[in-house]
Amino acid sequence: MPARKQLSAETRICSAILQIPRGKVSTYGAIAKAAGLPGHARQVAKVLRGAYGLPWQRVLGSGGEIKLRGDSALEQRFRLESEGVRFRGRKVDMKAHEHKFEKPGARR
DNA sequence: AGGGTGACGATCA
DNA sequence: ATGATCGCCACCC
Repeated sequence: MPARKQLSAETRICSAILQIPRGKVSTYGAIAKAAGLPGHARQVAKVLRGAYGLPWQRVLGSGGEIKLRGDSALEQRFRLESEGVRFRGRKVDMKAHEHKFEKPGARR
């Protein structure tokens, strides 16, 4: 059977990000992995930066830490808290808010 | 072609 | 906890 892996990495990444529901969050690394690109966390950041219309505030660095700087970081935190995401110090309480991707849906 | 860069991540001092 | 380093990789001069 012709394996379908035609979708661009960017498409798969966006797709994964869009799966994160309101009130939940994920990390660059986890998203990359969910998109079938383990180890390409930077790719996720790149896409996130350029793409428009994605819930960027739900993407954090490993451990639930906000990786942005300055105003952007403040806005991200504000937006997440508005969605009900709780922080513990500088990091998000991943224990309660980390979104889990479905394994069989890694590719499409 | 080659070097610098970055919304990363893991590891070590 | 903080900072340095290294691995990784697509992009941009």
